[in-house]
Amino acid sequence: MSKELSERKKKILHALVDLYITTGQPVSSSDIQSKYLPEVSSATVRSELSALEALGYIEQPHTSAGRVPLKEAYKFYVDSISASGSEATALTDQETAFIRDRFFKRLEHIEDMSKAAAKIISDATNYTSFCIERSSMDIEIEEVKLVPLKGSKAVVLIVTDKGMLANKAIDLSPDVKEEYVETASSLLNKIFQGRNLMDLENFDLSEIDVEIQGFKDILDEVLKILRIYVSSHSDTVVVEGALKMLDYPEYSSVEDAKTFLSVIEDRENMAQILSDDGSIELSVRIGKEDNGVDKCAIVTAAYKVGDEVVGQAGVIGPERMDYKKVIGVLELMKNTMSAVIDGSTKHITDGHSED
Amino acid sequence: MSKELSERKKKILHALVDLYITTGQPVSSSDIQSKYLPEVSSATVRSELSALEALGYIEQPHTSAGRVPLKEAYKFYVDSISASGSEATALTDQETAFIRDRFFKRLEHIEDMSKAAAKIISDATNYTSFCIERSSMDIEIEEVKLVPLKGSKAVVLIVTDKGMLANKAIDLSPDVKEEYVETASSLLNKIFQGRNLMDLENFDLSEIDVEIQGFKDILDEVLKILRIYVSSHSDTVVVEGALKMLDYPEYSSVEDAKTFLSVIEDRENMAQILSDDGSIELSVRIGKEDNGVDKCAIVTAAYKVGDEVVGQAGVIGPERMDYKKVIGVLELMKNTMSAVIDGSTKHITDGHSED
DNA sequence: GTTAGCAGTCAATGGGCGAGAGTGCTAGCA
DNA sequence: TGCTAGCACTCTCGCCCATTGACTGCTAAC
Repeated sequence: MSKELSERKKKILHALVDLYITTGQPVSSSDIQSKYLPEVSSATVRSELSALEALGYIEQPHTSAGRVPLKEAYKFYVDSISASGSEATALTDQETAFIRDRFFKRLEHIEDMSKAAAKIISDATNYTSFCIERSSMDIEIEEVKLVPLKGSKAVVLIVTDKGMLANKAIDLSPDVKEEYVETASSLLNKIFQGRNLMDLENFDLSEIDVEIQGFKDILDEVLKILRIYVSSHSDTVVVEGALKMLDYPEYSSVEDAKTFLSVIEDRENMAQILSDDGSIELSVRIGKEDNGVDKCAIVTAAYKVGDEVVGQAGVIGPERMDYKKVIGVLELMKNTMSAVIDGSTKHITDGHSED
Repeated sequence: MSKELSERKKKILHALVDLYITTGQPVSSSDIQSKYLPEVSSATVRSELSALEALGYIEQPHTSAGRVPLKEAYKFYVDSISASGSEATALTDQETAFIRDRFFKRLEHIEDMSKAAAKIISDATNYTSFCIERSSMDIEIEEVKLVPLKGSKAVVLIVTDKGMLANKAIDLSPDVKEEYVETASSLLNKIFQGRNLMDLENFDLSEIDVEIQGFKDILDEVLKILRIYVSSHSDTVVVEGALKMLDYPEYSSVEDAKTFLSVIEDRENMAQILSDDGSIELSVRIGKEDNGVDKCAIVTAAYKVGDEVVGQAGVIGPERMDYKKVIGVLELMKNTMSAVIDGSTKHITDGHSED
């Protein structure tokens, strides 16, 4: 494996994967010969195939069948296409323009970029796609405000450097005075101002213990809001076109389809699986031991702002997927999305999107 | 069909559906005779079956097979069990207690009742379940507040009779005076106080035109928030255990599974399909022309507060589903949920759940 | 090192056959 | 008139088997 393959072996291996990707059928020596190597005979191809089989690249489903690529073969194939910089050929300019265009159309409409991107990727490739937003908790509290409303209600506003965080109506006992609200407000500010959400667990409340009497309820309320925010804003995963996988013969049994879908549906699991190569620009994982899903390959691209990875977009499809196209689409979307995020300051408004 | 069936025919039909539900296999005359009608011979049962077939209740997959219930048979079956008030036997007290208990445990945890209910129902019945929250726009605005923050930002708070609605940070030009904010606040209040969200489209702004200059931006902002709220708070549909359907032989082909799942995934479509019998306490729909999904039955229960339907919970499963159990569970959940909603005033807090 | 040719292997297909399940019909009985 | 026993008929399903076709691996010759 570590040994370099001969040029002809490379050509044959590449041809075999190419053919297998398009047909889905075991590839015979004469297929390769007639379509890729007319200068030699099929017998020659056969002996090369034997050698490749011995090297662990390919295998035969049974004695009298053609050859099928193994994991190693796909790896070789992916390397060869990404090395040769052939993404240029994978997507035409029109396709690129079209995809971009559709993405921005959608973006205007839904606001949620991950959703839009997942949809576009799935549509463009015809495979199941996903987007993961790695949520950052690097948020600094700028201001906490207790705003009295009519009746005995009040609302807590938490303003951060990234936007407004959360609000919640709470009930005050009916006989509170305006003064109380102001004191509480300033106390809350004293406690929380300048704090970072990442350190939530470390908030040391003992130091301000003395002043707390009478305000404990409100303090708890605010902490609760923050905790809920942190816990509910873990990485978000959106999946698009989950059913598209069922179009491929790899998943023609309901059993297999079911296990596939249940893995995909488990968002936490997905986030977990893909967290490993979060920082890799473009990663390809093939086979169950690699990615947790049987008979599948997962291609992911990480999109960044500056050096920070803010999310991943990817495709999950059969091992024999159209890697050229997928890689092309993902590269495109990666760049597009990075640019979009970079351009717009992101506000963490609570609830509705702001468009 | 309009004609009453003889007692024996009823008994046989009921037995047939019963057997078919448990076995999934065509039911033979001797099956019925040995397990339900030992007092007569199988030949007698056979002639009755012929008659029932002629009446359109049942059919034979092929000449030498047993009988299989048709839509009419299921309808008869459902009617007979709900008429005889036999829900009592469907769920034991322990089961009832267990389900309730699990529901309340979950409720504490996620807060979102629909999700909890859907999960419980799906677990208890082993079928795909769903909950629909019919969102009511009958919300009256009590107060609109413009709260200035540090810097030049401000936030709009909209308080309604059902809780707090939405908030959004907006930028004011840096040179606004405190006075401006106050005036804006009172103007907004004047415009929106007492209005109902249902009439959003009819808000007639011309009458207050004169005062608007200088506040147009803020006014637009508020209207935008309201519009977004209304449009994003359409009926919400949650589905649980979508894959459970694939366990049943009705959906053993990937083709069928796929169409089933794609119907289920389309939340809008679901909301649409089920909106017809929103007000029906307990509805059973069998067959494609009835419910849009082939080879399926849908059972829904509407839960209400007072007279208003606030949501529906339901099960979607194979036609031959365990109606007794399903109806039992749905009745239980319907009552439980109605009680829960009734008990707690519902706050429409924006974003996070409140607990 | 390459090729042509040939024998061997295996999956897939389809026909034929028997077993099993269940019905419909008919004749006889209460 | 309604019920029953018995029997012939029908249809599906699983099984075996032979045939076909698609490849390969090997070998001998170039």
